[in-house]
Formats: sequence, C-alpha cells, structure tokens
Amino acid sequence: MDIVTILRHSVLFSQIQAEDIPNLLTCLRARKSEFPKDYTIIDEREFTDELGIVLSGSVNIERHDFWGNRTVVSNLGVADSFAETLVCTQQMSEVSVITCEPTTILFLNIHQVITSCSKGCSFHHALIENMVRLLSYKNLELMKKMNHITKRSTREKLLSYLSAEAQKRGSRSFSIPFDRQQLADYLCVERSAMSSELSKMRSEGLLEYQKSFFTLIEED
Amino acid sequence: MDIVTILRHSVLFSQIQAEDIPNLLTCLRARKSEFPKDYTIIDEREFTDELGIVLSGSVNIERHDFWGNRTVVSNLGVADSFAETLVCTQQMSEVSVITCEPTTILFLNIHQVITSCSKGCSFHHALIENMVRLLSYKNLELMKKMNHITKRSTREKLLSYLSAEAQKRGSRSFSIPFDRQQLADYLCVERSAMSSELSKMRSEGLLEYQKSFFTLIEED
DNA sequence: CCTTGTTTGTTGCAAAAACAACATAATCTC
DNA sequence: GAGATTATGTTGTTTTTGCAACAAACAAGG
Repeated sequence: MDIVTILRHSVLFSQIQAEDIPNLLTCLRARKSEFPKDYTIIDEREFTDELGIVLSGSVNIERHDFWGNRTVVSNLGVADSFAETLVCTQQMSEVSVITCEPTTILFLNIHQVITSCSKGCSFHHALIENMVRLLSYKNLELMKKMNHITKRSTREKLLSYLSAEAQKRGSRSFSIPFDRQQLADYLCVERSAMSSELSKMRSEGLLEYQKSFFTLIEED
Repeated sequence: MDIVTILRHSVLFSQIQAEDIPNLLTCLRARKSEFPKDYTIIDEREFTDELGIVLSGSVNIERHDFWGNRTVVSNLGVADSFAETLVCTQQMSEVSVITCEPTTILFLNIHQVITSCSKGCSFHHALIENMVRLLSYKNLELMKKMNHITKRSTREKLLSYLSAEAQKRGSRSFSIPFDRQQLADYLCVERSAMSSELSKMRSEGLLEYQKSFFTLIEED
C-alpha cells in the first residue's frame, strides 16, 4: 500500500484530497525512517517538533517509574500517530515510543505549520482542523483505557479490556497486540496473577485463548 | 474579577488581546449560566456543541459504570474548561459534569468556529491554535492522572497524588478539591481502606491532615 | 537439530484491599 | 440550638493480589 493511501486512513489527513498530499508533505518536511524491532524511536525526557505516523509495523507507548517498573500506555498500528502532544506543548516527553516489530515511520514537522505558516497553503486550515480532531480522539482513547484500569479487580480489568477489544473488532474472536507481560503492564496488574486469573476464567467457560488470540464465550 | 480577565487566564483565550475578546464572544454565541451545588451540567449520553469555561465555583467530571460505581475523573476550577472533546468529535458524552459548589459557567459555541467560519474573524486562527494547545494540555492532565492510578497499592497512589499536588502548588501544605469519598473514587480505591492507610501514614510521620488540608512532612 | 533464552502458567504464602458494620465528629437544616 | 444527615475513621473478616520460585512450552539462534 502506498503512502498516500495509508495517510488518507489517518485522522490527520482525513478529508484531504489525495492530489494535495504530496505538496503538504513537502510543506511538512516529511521524512521516512525504518527501524528494527525493539527500537526506541522517542525516549523519555526527549523533545521533538515532529509527529510520527506508522506506515508499517507497530509501536508501543511505554513509561517507566523511578524504580524501573514499566507501564504500557498504548499500542499503535498502521495509520496511527504519536508525539502530537509533544509537538503542540513543546514539553519534554514522559513516555517512550518503542517498536514491536520492524516498523516504518513517517515524520512530519507539524510544529511550524500549526503555530504559523506564512506560505498560506490552501490546505493548512484543513490540517489544523484535523489536528484538533486527532487530539480529541487521543483524549477519548485515554478515557477508554482509563475505563479499564479504574476497575478494582484483575478479573474486571481483563473483562473490560477484552470486551472492548471484541466490540472494536465486531467479533468475539480476535488478537490483541500484547504478550502477557505487556498486557499485565497495560492493565497495571502482576503478570503471573493475571495468568492465573485468565486460566480460571477459561476453566469457568468465559473465554478461550491461545497466546494473544482470544475468543469470548457467550453466556447461555 | 470580570470575565475578560478570567478568560485571559484560560488556555483557550491565552495570547488573545483583551480588546478582541468581546467580539470573539459574540462570534462564539457566548452565554453565561449559574448553577447550584450538586447540579449536573452535562450528563452521560448527552451531546453538545458548546464548550464550558468555569467563571466561578468548581465542577467534577465523573462517570458511573453499569452497577453505579462512580469514578471521579477530574476537578476543574476557575478558568478551566470542559466538553472540548465532545465539541470536537461530536460524540455522546461518557462523563457527567457536576458542580461542587454554586458555580457560574460561560458556554461557547466552539463547534461552528473550528469547523468552518466564513466570517474570516482575524482572531479565528489564534482560537483554533489555542484549541490545539487546550486539547494537548488535557492529554497531559489525563496522563498525569494515569500516572497516579497505575500505581499498584493504595499507599503508592496516595503518595503519587499528594506529592504531585504539593509540587503543583509549590508548597508542602495544601488543600485538595475532594472529600474522602471523592478522593477514593479519583484514585480508584475503597474509601475506608484509604482512610485507614492515611491514618497509618500519619502515625508514621509521613504527613498531617485535617479533612482536605494536607501537609507533607519532609524526611530527615 | 540442539541448546539457550523467552514466554506462559502454576503454586504457596504473605500482604494488602475490599467489604460490612459501626462509632464519632462535623455539617446542615429547620 | 437541636435533630437529622453526612463525613470520617476504626475494626474484623474475607477475598484478592503481589511476589518468589519454578516447571513446561515455545521460539530463536547457531
């Protein structure tokens, strides 16, 4: 799939005509980079003027506390973007962006465009409007995640997350983008306790799973 | 304090000249409303085209699950805003906005301005740029809250929250905007267990408190 | 194909949290 | 000012989680 098609599936470029995109990319000083698996694209305490869009592969957004305990904030796939908040606030990052597999990223120098673009590009307004929409959807994603982790028990967190994933895919069978340790760090629980709870839920007939592929079983 | 002064302290109107604000308010179809304490300004499942700014008083953002368990998402004071994500995404609200005390709100019809404003107001661009900044700061606030609630124990959540509040105020003595039940619902823990833990922390010499006024005690 | 490393799942124990119930203190309303 | 209501704190019990240790399964590398 070529870049223009991928970008038109992103929030940032939605409702922008395909023929306008090459000029926009020039204006945004677009640059493409490829990274191996487990590569830290942006680290904590870094600054950036560039928003990243995933062209292929996937990344995790993570953070570590003082003692090195990891929290997985989110997983991003093709057409998803990151670092939009850093670009807009010009603050130091509190998260890392790490590849989960070989990944290609398109970097866009959004900062100068949303603060002042004296070129008067005809699609500038559409871009900044999309930026507003992008940040709003990021807010909603954070609220959804918070909805999972505010649950009080490990089982409730799992049910909340897995049922939301099923709903998102429109299917009771689906893959999640995390291994066990990543899922535990995403839901803020202890890995082996979570595995034990998943095993109990399976023996109670609530769900089946094989590694990261899950099937929720409908109650009769 | 008059409205223009308050608005200039908000993110949405920052860097907009005081003399431009009256025209902007006309353009935004501004309307002011007063509400008693414990009034639900926006309820779950509602839609809105209007962003609200707190002129006096305060509000809590809350949500309830299917069984009626409440989560407190955040507390907003003077010059803070709400519903910006609803306005930008045109989706149904998943939270309620409830007054904590008698409160005055300024409602602004932001939606039509950020999607298309054919009047060509000279400050339209500044407003949408501020909207981008506002949404980014909301993201950062959600990330900060998530930083508290991803901690694994009640004590760690309390320490995380209270030390962040101290840092925000630049003082080891401060008031928080929550009673005990609201604080417990904000940190997603059980109220009486949290009270018990606060009591232990006090007897260990970590902090003092009287209702919502706290003092963190420096370690020797 | 074999060895090494990683991932997943299990077990037992200690600690922590949730919960229910209740007493005391503080606040509000009449 | 008194009574009613709400808020805070305590206690004991049950449930759940975190943790450490380890075994088995799976994946990767040579």
